[in-house]
Formats: sequence, C-alpha cells, structure tokens
Amino acid sequence: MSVSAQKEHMEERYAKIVVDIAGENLDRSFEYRIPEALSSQIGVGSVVEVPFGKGNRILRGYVISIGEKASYDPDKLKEIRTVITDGLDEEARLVSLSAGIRKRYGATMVQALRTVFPVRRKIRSRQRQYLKCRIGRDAGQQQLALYRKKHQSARERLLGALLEDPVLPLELAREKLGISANTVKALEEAGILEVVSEVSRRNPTVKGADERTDAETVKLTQRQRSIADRICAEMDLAWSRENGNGRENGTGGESGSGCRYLIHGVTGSGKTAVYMELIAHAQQQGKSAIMLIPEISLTWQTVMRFRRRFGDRVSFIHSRLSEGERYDQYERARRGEIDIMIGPRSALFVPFSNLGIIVIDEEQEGAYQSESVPRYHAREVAQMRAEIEGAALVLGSATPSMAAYFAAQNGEYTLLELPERINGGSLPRAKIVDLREELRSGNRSILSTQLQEEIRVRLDRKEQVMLFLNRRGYAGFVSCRSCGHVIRCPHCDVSLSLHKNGRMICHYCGYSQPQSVQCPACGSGFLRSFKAGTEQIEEETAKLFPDARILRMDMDTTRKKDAYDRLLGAFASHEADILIGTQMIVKGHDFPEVTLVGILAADLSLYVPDFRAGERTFQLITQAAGRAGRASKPGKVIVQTYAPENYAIVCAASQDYRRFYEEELSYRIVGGYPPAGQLIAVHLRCEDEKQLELAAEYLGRYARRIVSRLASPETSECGESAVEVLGPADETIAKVQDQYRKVLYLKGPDRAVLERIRECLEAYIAVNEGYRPVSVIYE
DNA sequence: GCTATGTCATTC
DNA sequence: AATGACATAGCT
Repeated sequence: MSVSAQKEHMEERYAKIVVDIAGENLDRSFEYRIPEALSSQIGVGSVVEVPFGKGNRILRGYVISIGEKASYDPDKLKEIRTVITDGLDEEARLVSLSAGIRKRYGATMVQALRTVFPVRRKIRSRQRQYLKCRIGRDAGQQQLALYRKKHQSARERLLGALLEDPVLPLELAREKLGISANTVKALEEAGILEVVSEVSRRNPTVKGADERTDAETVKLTQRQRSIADRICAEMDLAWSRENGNGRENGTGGESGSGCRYLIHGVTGSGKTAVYMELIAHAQQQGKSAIMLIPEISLTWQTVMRFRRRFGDRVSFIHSRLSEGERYDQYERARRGEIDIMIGPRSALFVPFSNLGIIVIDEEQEGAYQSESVPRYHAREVAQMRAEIEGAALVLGSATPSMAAYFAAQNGEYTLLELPERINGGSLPRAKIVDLREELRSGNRSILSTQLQEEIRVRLDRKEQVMLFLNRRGYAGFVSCRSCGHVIRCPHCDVSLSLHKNGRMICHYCGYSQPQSVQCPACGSGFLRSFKAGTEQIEEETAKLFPDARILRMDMDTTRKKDAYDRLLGAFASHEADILIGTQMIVKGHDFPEVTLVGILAADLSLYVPDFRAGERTFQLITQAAGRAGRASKPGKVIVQTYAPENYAIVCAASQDYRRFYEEELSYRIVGGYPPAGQLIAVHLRCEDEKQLELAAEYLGRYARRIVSRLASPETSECGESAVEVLGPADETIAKVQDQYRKVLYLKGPDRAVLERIRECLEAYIAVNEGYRPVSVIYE
C-alpha cells in the first residue's frame, strides 16, 4: 500500500479492535489503521467491519481503544473497511457499558465484552452448515470404490455417509466421522459435495402464545399505589425532559441519575405487584423493561403471573436455556418482539433499544455477584446501564444490603417503605434460645427443649414446620481421636465430609474416597466423624418424632435439577410435616401451612472471616423467620444460638432492620469497610506454591510503593485519602483444586484512587513474565 | 517420492 | 472460526 508518503504529515490514528468471533485464540484485540475518511465517525465503542485473516474475510469488530501509535508493525496493518455503528447505537451503548465494567472491576476489554455480548457464533454457525451430496447414486458408488482402493479413508467415510443420507450437518461429519476441514474442501473442489449454510432457522419458540393476555387487574393497596404513582410520575418527568433535550449524543448525558429507588418491603408486602405496575407503565410509554431476579426464585408461579399480565410481550431467561436459546431470546428483544425480560443477572445485558426501567428484586442476594472474571455486581452494573440508557432503576428487598441502604441514606436512591404485609398477616413472634444454657441443663440434642415442644404442638395441630441450618450443605469431617489428625482433600485445603453412603467427599472439588478405617497419620483405628449437617438433624428429628413425615433439602438431595422443585412441591402440598434444609429452603417460596420455623444454629455463619458475616447472618435469619405464618395462622420462630446477645441475631429475631443497619454501619465505619469505605480484593492463584508466594510478595511491595508515592507531599489532597494495602495473605481456603490462593486488599475512602492503583497493578502484571502462570482476579 | 490426512500456529 | 504450513502414514 502507498501509505508511507502520508505517514509523515498526517497524524494517523489506530484502533484496537475486538473481532466478533468465539474462540479462545481470538480472545484479544487486533490493531487496524483508521482511514482518514472514517476518522470522524469512529470512537471507542464503534462497531466496524474489518478484513481479517489470510482471506481477508469481513468481520464485525468493536473498537475498544484508539491511539496515535501502533504497537504492531505498521506495514502489516490493515484498514477498517466500514463503520456500521449507525442504526446500531444500542450496540454502541452496550460497548460503552463493557468499558465501564472493565474500568470498575478490572479485566481485559475482551473479557468485559464477552460478559455483555453473549457468544453468538459458535452454536449458530455450527448448526447451520450442512453438507449436501451433489453426485448421483451410481457415480457415487464408483467414486466410493475408487477411494476404497486408494485407501483414502477419510473421503471414503464421508462419501459413504453422504450416499446413505444426502444431507448431513457439518457438525455431525466432524465429530462422529472425524472429518477434517481439509477433506471437506477436497470433496467440494471435486464437485462431489456442496457446503450449504441454512439461512432461515428463524423460528423462535413463541411458547405460550395461547395463554390469555387479558391483564389480571391487580388492586394495589394504598401504600403500593402511592409508591407506584410516585415512581411513575418521576419517570415520566425524566423521560419527557430527555425527549426535549434530545439525547442523540449517546454517552454525553449525566442528566438522569435521578430515578433510582430502593423499596424496603417486608416479606409478603407485595413488592412484585408494584414492579408489575411500573413495568406496565413503562410499556405504555413505549419503553422496555428488565427485571432481575435471583435465579432460584424464578418459579413457575412467577412466570405465570407475568404471562397473565403481559402475555407474549414478556420473556424469560433461566439457566436451563442452552446458549442458542438464550441467544434467541436476546434476538427477540433486539427485534422488538418483546419488551419485558425477566431473568438472572445476565438479563441485564438484553439489547433493548429503548430501555425504560430496570428492576432488581431481592437486591441483597449473593447471586447478583458474578463468579467469573469480571466479577461484576448486578446492582452496580444496572446503575451504569440505567445511566447510559436514561432508564429508571428500582431495587427491592426485605432486608436491603448495606450498600443499597447506605446509598439510600446518602440520597443516591429514594427510599420507599412497605412496612405491612398485604393480606394483614402479622409478622411472626421470635424467641431466642440460648444453647449454652441448654447444654448446662443437660440437653445434648441439636433441638432445644423448647423447639421440641413447639414442634410437637404443630404436629398435633397438623401444621408444618421448617428447620433451617445456617450452613452450606453437610459438614461431617472425620478426625482421629488418638492423634487429632483430620482427613483432608488432597486437592483442596478443606476437610473431607463423610456421607451416609460411606464415602468421604470434598465439598469444593467433588473428590471422593472410601471412608478410611485407619488414621493415615498414626495408624490407629479410632477414627470418628463429627456430623453436624442436615443428615444428622434428619436422623435425630426422625428419632424424636417417629410419626412425622420428614423432607430434607440440601446439596445432596437436590443434585438433580428438578429434584428441587419436586421437593418443594411435595412440601407445599403437605406431603410432609417437617422440612429440613439449608439456605435453599428460605428463598422466596410460600408455604401457608408453616407456622413454626426453627433456626438451629443462628451463629454458624457469624464467624466466617469476612466483614460481611454479620450482614449475611442477619439476612438469613430474617428471611428464614419470614417463612413462618404467612397466611391467617400466626407464626412462631425459634432462634437457637450460642451468642444470644449478638446484635445481628437480636435484630433479626425482632425484625428490626433499622437498628441492625445502624449498628453494622458503625462497625464498617470503624474498619473502613464498604459501604463506609472502599475495598478492592486482588485474588492470586497458582499451582506452584513458591511461585505464588513470590508473585504475591512482589505485588504487595509494588502496591505499597505506589501508595507511598501517592501520599507524597506534592499530591496534597491525598493526606485524607490514605490507602492501605493489606496482605498478601493466604485465602480462607488456601488451596482449591490444586491451586494455591492468596489475596491482597486495597482499602481506602476513594474508589477512584483505588481503581487507579489497581490499573497500575494490572499493567505491572502484564509486563512481568513471572506472573504468567498466576491468575489474578479483582473483586 | 507422492498423496491424503491430521495437527498446529496464525490471524493486526 | 478459517486458513495454510508442516509432519506423518501409507501408497506407487
């Protein structure tokens, strides 16, 4: 190309572009020259077409950064072909959302883009390509014989299959027949077959089109009505202002940070009816809506409820959808076939072109935090997207997260309260039972005397009971009574737990081995298991109440996916009297016949080394307690604990959110923890323990150097924004699946300062070879 | 030595 | 994902 002459006087611009293909090898950016003619139209977030690869195939790409200098050999750079941002401004907005996620959570731009845009190609193109036979029967047989004689086995296999079945999917040929692309190409050139790509597979499953669309007329209580009216009015105002101003410039406006609400409503106060009202309003204004729910609470009832009101304008995303199906849902939204999407945190990225409102139900749920690399939190990302789109954001919770309530106290959200249950049901009375006294008076059972009595009463009255163990799964570790050795997982830094089937299983990686008879350390035969999981509670309850029908729900009994719904269904239809379980039994389900909830060991979740332990404990107990007495029958809650004076437990028992918040906040302020302060965790993982130690040590030192430079006299304002570097230290569980783990914390009052430091760390790690085998995750 | 086939690295 | 370069196995 003859660009060398221009190079001197023109300030050439280069773009880093992520090419829109699935596949790990392409999981990075490529540089392209920006032609002068297109220069004015291209910015970060632009969607463009570029020639790619040897054959210069034209692919869609996202511009993720623009620079004056190319870091790749400039002679080898190709030019951007065309800009297709026009008419795709929703896509551009989602790219800038990706950029926001990258900045906030620390990841590569590619990782951020991948979370926002679902993998689209893989599934589609594979299923769409077919091989079609273009040769007659006789000629085919001849050719086949020829191949056989020449021992061209791959061609023989393929042609044989094609003669049986003149059209077969490429995927099938590749996987089942082991045909490589080479062979296909050879046969295509020989005119024996043809590669056909199916263009119209477009038949999105419009399920439930037969369902009745007439809106279920919901009567809102006065309280619900006034909340809904207020939000609707403010949304209208914001939208009309926005139309007046003309928001063409896309990212330019920071106008709409107004419409943010936190609805604090006790369980059963009818938050969902309010959401539906708001969504209906948005729909009437020609806007679309996203409603996030924690995966677990998307039940069939919820689906039906929305279907009845919104007919086929509403759609759902859930974890059972395949990637292709999920992609279809996104497509339907893009084409405007629907305007309401309900789903877990990934539903946040549905490409509605005219988004009006985002609702996050049960905002405090842990499921809103992503587990994979940009470890984004749906609440924060929803905030970003609402801002970009000029949409309203509504959070709802019975026990708001500290973060949300804090934001509401600071005026970032409008706090709205629904303090009463909708059908007049009263909140259950709670009683705290001190397990230490129980022990002193000689009761060694897991069930306190009082809880046993209360259970008996319910059984007599044919009412239902829930027993809740505040702990994940079972936890029966095996140890030696002679030397104290505890049997541990060889791949993870946790003890193995003993199951009824006689195997010892690792809760983290699934490793299992038969129960040991001899202590591997001292050889003695005095191995004993300390059981304290749901299994043992089930045994004990069965012994105490031999006539009761008992159901147990935990990781074990719900391994199969539909087992979860089946068990809950069985309990709901009163096929059992007592339901024993962990976290999963307290989420979202209505059991009107339950009049007693027993929380067996309220403080179990209190002593995990995490500054959020108190918050989590409070939420779990409050939620569990909220399960009791939902209908006309009054409910009772027994909270068993070794720490009866702990504020989280006391406040939860008395359902006093406000007092809990104040107390918890004072601890957070003292410790400088969120939401009072800011925290970034840097998780380091590596198979090699020594290497990890070194890497973590260096990174810690480097971080401290940056901090001390920041605090130097010339940057005077930083006197107050003192950043602390904590660690590196072993993670609570220092090894999982043969990977050692360490963690480093950056703590300080100013988020922006922490993010700058993190960016320095990212750059440092990118440059240093020693970090190659270490994976680094920011949170 | 030649061809078909499978594996691997490259794509700005 | 798609392409081409390269290595290998089995033939003339």
